[in-house]
Amino acid sequence: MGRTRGNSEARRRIVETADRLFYEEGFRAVGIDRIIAESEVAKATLYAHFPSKDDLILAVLEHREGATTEFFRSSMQRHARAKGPLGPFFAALREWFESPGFRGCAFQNATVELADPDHAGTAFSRGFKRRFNDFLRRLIEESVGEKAARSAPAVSLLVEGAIVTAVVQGRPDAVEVARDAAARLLTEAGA
Amino acid sequence: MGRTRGNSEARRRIVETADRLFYEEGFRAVGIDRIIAESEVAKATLYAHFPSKDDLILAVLEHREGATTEFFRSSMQRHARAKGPLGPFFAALREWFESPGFRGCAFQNATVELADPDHAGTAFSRGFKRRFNDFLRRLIEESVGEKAARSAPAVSLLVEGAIVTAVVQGRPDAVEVARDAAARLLTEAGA
DNA sequence: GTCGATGTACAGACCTGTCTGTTTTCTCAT
DNA sequence: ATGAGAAAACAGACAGGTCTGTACATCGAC
Repeated sequence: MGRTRGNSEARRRIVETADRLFYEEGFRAVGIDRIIAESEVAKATLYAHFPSKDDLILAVLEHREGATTEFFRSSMQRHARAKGPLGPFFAALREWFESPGFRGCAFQNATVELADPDHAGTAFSRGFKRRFNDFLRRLIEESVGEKAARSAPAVSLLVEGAIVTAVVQGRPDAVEVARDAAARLLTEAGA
Repeated sequence: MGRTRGNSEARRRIVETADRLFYEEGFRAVGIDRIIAESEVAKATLYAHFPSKDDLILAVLEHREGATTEFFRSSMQRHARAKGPLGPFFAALREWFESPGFRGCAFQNATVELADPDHAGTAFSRGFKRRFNDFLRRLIEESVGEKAARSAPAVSLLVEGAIVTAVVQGRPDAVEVARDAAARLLTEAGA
């Protein structure tokens, strides 16, 4: 059944299962035995693909960046007609908050749980946030204007804050607060 | 040497040591043995005060709420002359971000790490955030005005976002972005 | 003597990672 | 096309360590 190591069916199953379990219960709380049981893979197979659990964690984060990008792309397309500055973006954010099992940003969670600035997952998460904020800035430039992009860092803070608030306080409506505040910052005279 | 259980020297040492270790390395990463070693306490003593690790976690969070409140009170007093709306508050926030070993909000971290909505620590963290946001709202009412308090939820998001960004991206200057955006939201015409 | 604290040993579970050996599957030379 | 061998996956035992929580005997202060 096997193909090349970089692209096998078993590898895909391992990463998807680990991604789900890590997100639901945390990186430390989920053990290797649990992952091999639920992905129906032999332990030796897992360790053939990933030399250590830390390597698996990194692979999961890389996989999740792709999934996140794809989710925003498709959800924003679905909500293309949402009104206001960044309407489709905030509609996608809302859809995410309301999705079952929502437990915040996996990259924030990874940084907190790994608690190690030298861990590859921590560095990757920092990079993801940079890329995500760049995406948001470009979105503002294109949909609102060049000048408005000066407020991009503040909008990023609103988005991050909304994610945390949705999780910790259990208030998905934080997305509306963020959306309305972002609109005020972006359309303000001189913005 | 001991006194009553609610107020002993050993209990104080346990909570302070656990608070430090949990914040630095995470709740799951730090074991009971580590805590008893560094607080120089017998294991039976710890379990006499706290029936389980989860009880200790809750006690640590309760202790940390007091410490947090006291930190903001004293730091804002120290920065009483900081300019702008909420000047002292954002100066205190900045002092916190720049303090050695800063690793974000312990209550956010607890929610992420515990990954259990039924855990007492999760519920307590939600309550803390509510109390903190109430404090911020009152601060806005008193220092800016009644009308500005309508923007309090948005300011809360900016603050939460700044905390996360300072940790994940390693950018303590997020506090300035939050401060300036908050000023715009609070002083805007009709705010 | 009572109560808190100590020190240490232990149970039982779980953790990551290694190892052995078998079976399946794909590739390639004939 | 077919047989040989390489590559991958499988099943599971095991080592060595760590975790939480319990138990027990002792000590010291009020």
